[in-house]
Amino acid sequence: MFSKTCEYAIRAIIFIALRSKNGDKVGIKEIAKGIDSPEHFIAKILQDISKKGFIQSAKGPNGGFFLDAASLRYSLADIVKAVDGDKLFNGCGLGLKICSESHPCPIHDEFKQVRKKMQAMLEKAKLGSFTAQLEQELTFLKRK
Amino acid sequence: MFSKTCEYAIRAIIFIALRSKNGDKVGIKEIAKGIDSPEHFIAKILQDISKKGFIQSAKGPNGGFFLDAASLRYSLADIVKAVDGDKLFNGCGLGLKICSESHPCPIHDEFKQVRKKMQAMLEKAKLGSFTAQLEQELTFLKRK
DNA sequence: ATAATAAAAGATAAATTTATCTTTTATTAT
DNA sequence: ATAATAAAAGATAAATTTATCTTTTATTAT
Repeated sequence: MFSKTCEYAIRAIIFIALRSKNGDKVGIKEIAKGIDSPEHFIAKILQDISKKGFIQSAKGPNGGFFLDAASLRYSLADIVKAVDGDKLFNGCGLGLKICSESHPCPIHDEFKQVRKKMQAMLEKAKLGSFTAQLEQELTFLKRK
Repeated sequence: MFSKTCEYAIRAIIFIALRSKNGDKVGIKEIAKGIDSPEHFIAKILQDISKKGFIQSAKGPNGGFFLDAASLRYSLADIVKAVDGDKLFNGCGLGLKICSESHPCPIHDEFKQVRKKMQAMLEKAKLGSFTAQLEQELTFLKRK
C-alpha cells in the first residue's frame, strides 16, 4: 500500500509527535529504536521530510527532530503525498496512464470509491492525534 | 497499490477473458499488444498464473491462453492474492510485523475498514464480468 | 517423419527501492 | 577558541522488482 519509506516516515513522525511535547526534541537514534527502523535510512527520510517542512529539526547538542504546532495539524495524507506521491489517491488501479471518467479502465468506478475512502481516512488522521492513545499503550509503533 | 506484475496480470486476464470466448485462444503477442505490456514479461507472469490454475494454456499451433468456465468465476481478489500475496488484505498499514486487535498500530482500525472495502470490491469482481463493457467500449484496457 | 507454431523454462540484465557508511556543517556549552 | 553533539549531505551497496533474451518442450498440420 505505502512504500517502506513511507511506512517508516509515518511511524517516525508519530513517534516524534509523541516525544517532542513541551519543546523537547528527539534524536535519530532514539527514533530508530522507538520505531524499530534502520537508523541511517530513517535519517535520510526525515531529512527529506524536514526539508519539505512537515517536521522541524535542530542541529547540535540538544538538537533533534520535533513538530511545531502547525506541523501537528498536518495529516497522514499530506505525508503520504509528500513521500509516495499522489498515485495512491489518483492513480489507476490497473496502472493505465490514461484512465479517467471518459476513458475508464474496467475497475475505474469501484476502485475510485476505495481510493476516496482511503484518502478521507488519511486526511482525517492529523499528526497530533495519535499521542494520547500511544501514551496509554492502547496503540503501538513497534512490536513491543 | 498492486505491483506492476499484478497490474499486468489483471489486465491480461481480463483481455484473455474477452478474447477467448467459444473456444478461441489468444497468443502472447496479441495479449501484449492488447494491454500494452512488455511481451516477455507478461509471458512470465501468465506462465506463473496458469501453473497456479487461474488460467489455461495450450502449446503448439492454434495454442494460446484461455479461460475455462470455472476460471471465469475467479475474482480479482484471487488473482491479487496469487500474485502479490495477502499483504494488501491483511498487512499492517504501517508495516508492523505484529499488528492485531490486541496490539494495534495507531491506524489499525481505520485502515482495516479500508482494506475490507477493497477486499469486498475485488471479491465481487469476477474475471468474466468485464467482457460486455469492454465490447461496448465503455471501458478500456489500454490507452486507446 | 518434418516443419511450423506457441507456450515453458532458464539465464541475465536493467531499474528501482531499500539500506549503509563516511564526511561535512551547524549549534551548543565550556 | 575548543570540544562535543547531532543533523545534513554525499557516495555506495544490497536487495527486490521489472524486463529481456535464448533455448527447450509440446502440439498441430502436412
